Amino acid sequence: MQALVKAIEDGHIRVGEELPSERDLAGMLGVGRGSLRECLAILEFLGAIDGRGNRKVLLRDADYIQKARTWIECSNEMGGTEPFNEFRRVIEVGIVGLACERATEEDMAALDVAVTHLDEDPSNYMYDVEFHDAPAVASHNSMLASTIHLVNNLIADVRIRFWDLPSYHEQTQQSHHAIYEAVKDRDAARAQREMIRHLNIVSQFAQNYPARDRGDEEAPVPEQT
Amino acid sequence: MQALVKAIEDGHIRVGEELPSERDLAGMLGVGRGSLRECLAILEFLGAIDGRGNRKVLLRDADYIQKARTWIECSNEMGGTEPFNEFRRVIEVGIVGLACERATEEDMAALDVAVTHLDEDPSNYMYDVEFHDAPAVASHNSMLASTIHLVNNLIADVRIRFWDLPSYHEQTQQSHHAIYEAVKDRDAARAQREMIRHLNIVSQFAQNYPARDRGDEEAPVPEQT
DNA sequence: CAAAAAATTTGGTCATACCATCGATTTACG
DNA sequence: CGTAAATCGATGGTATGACCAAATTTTTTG
Repeated sequence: MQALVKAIEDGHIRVGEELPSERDLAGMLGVGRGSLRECLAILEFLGAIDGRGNRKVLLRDADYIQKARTWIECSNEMGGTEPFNEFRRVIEVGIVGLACERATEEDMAALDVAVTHLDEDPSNYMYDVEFHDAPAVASHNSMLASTIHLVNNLIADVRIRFWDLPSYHEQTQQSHHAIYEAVKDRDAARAQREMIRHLNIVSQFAQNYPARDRGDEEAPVPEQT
Repeated sequence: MQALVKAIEDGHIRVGEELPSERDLAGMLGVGRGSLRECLAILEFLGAIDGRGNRKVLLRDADYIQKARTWIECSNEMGGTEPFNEFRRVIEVGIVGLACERATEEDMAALDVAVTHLDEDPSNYMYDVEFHDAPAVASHNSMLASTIHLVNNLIADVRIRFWDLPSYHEQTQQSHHAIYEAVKDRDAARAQREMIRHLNIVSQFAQNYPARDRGDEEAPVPEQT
């Protein structure tokens, strides 16, 4: 990985050009073909190279690849969780705005179900994911929807830290309802206000319950059903 | 890839559990270890499995992986470019808002440089990327910054279609300046308004100059599984 | 000169081998 | 008997070679 990205950085391979054959490239980089293919698989998944056809073509520069990496890693590392929450705020405010305009009856029903689930079983944070997914689907924008789903998954580990606190449930559940009502009234401005308020609460908890020392970060899933 | 994701979907491997050894897993799925490792490399890059340690741990479900795939593919396929532009609107509105609050002198200088570049050489669309990257950096949020960089790269292919039109240059350059001025005045509301206006122009052009028939878009393989 | 056929290249996949490391098991010693 | 040390096995990481099918290039041929 390092080697290939460096080769791209160094301009040995330029955007728009065909890549050498795997055998040549592997020899060039001084790695085995298998290792190279692991790397190419990632790059193809990222859309950084064109997989169609025999000759692969480089589509994005090294910076793009680097940015893709940081995006994923932002959740784990980086300066605390605040940038993450901020990102979420931007996305979700946009989402609820669109959801108010475009939500169908089914979308509203899904949101209703999610809120009900949260009321009935606040301990299952999957219902929180469900609640935030619903407006995303209702926005009828696949990029927004997939983004917020990724974010909610990436943030799950963080959220578990304070998910069990009763005070967290109280406050968030209240704003969950407020958001739900606003969307139901198709009042975009209000829904966005409430979403910001909601995510600010989450941010506060995230700051008050900072990340434990990593190292034995495991056991995220309490195996009880 | 198919096989492993399906195994996760089918619950043969559950989130939070350790994966079998590569040799076993490969045997299970009926593929070679090399092919399996290509897939695992992608999943690890996506943060879907924990790479640290000898025993890999599944961290995300099949849905997460699927969403990550669609996110990348949204740019190439999906219903036109409008969802894409809409996504960009949401992100960039958030970005300029934060940029107005947080931009340092260096950030402002970088934005200045980008505008100047665009004035001097409107034909080079890399300067447009530079212009949109500048507020992203000024937002001092790494996730927003990397996201918009990814989006701008992914959208580059689309933008080239109308990049050469003089009318496009006129209109966008005007709003580039408007955005620049607003950020410089740290007037978030105005900057956001102007950003929306700007991106609406882009959307209009994108709709008026829809995707050419992708010349080399021939269906790659008749997909017989 | 053009069409057909053969040879080469290439991606895709798999099998094997080797090494360093980590864990568990066994052994040795206090 | 219990603990520390040595041993052994499993595992991930990497490299190499092989095979096949499809694509590409080269050669042959009508």
